[in-house]
Amino acid sequence: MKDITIDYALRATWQAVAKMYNEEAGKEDSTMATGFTLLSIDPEKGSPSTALGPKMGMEGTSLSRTLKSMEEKGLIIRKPNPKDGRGVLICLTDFGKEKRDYSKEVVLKFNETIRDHVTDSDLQGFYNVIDVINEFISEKKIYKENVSKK
Amino acid sequence: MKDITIDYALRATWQAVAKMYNEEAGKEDSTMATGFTLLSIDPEKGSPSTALGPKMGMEGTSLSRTLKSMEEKGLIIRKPNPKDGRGVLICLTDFGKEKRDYSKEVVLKFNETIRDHVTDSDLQGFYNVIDVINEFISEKKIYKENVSKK
DNA sequence: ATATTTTATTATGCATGCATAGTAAAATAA
DNA sequence: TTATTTTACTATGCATGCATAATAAAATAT
Repeated sequence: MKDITIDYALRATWQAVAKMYNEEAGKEDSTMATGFTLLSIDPEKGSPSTALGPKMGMEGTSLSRTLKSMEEKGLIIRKPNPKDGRGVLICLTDFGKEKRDYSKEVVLKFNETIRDHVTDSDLQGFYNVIDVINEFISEKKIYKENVSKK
Repeated sequence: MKDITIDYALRATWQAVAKMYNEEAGKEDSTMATGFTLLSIDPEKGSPSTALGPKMGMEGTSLSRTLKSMEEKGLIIRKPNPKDGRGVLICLTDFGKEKRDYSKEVVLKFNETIRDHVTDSDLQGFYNVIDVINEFISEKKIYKENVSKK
């Protein structure tokens, strides 16, 4: 399928995966972002919300909104972080722990299935291209930052 | 970077590209979706809107909203499609043609740059993995459709 | 110790994706 | 021809991403 551009391939494929994830989450009356968040929280000790964003690739502002709806659904509770008065500690409720298992299964299964159906060489190629794209964008950003600080 | 999952790699990378495209479009007081749409319209004869969605991987409902804002900005005009009373023909205005060139440059440059910085083998691996992902999702869908029709 | 800067979080608004529902016209069936 | 189904939009609402702005607390500078 080299007849489609790299950006189109990325976009269309991520959208298809996101749609699938949302459908799976929907069966549990949940959403994709909620599922990712459930997976990122330490089910034992809870997690400071600052740890979650980077783990999931989610900005603080998006995370904040997701956490709000998760709290309203009774999946998590926010506790004050004793180590930092600004921060909060996100803890799973029993209900949250239950839902966590399903999300985990869906995500693991997807990733395992794909890995099982591609060669190591193809997978390496995939990650190499991903790396080049991210480097290209980072370099652009650095360039822009320097220019703006001129 | 094989320490990240396939879904994460896809998501984070597409988001980075989308952000970059939006920043570039923003310089021209435009947006990513507007840029893609400009590129998909035949600058000479115009395009029936039914042709645009599939070309861009955009659903009709999303396209409809994008076209509305593009019309308000004076980038396109909707003409009735003489061949189909239900449909519309999307035509670029002179202003739209102007903006189209910039979008084209950004998208071409991105794709060319990435291609120039990866090996053919890596690129093939990338597309192979993309194909496997899309097949997996399509098969799931077919399975589900059959099940729901049981 | 006080003033300034950085960090953590929340609130909002816009862009865009999907889902659903409604409308009008074309295509098809009877 | 008339009735039914399909197709091409359009309107809306929710989910989620980014940007910006506001607030409070921590960290740093003086």
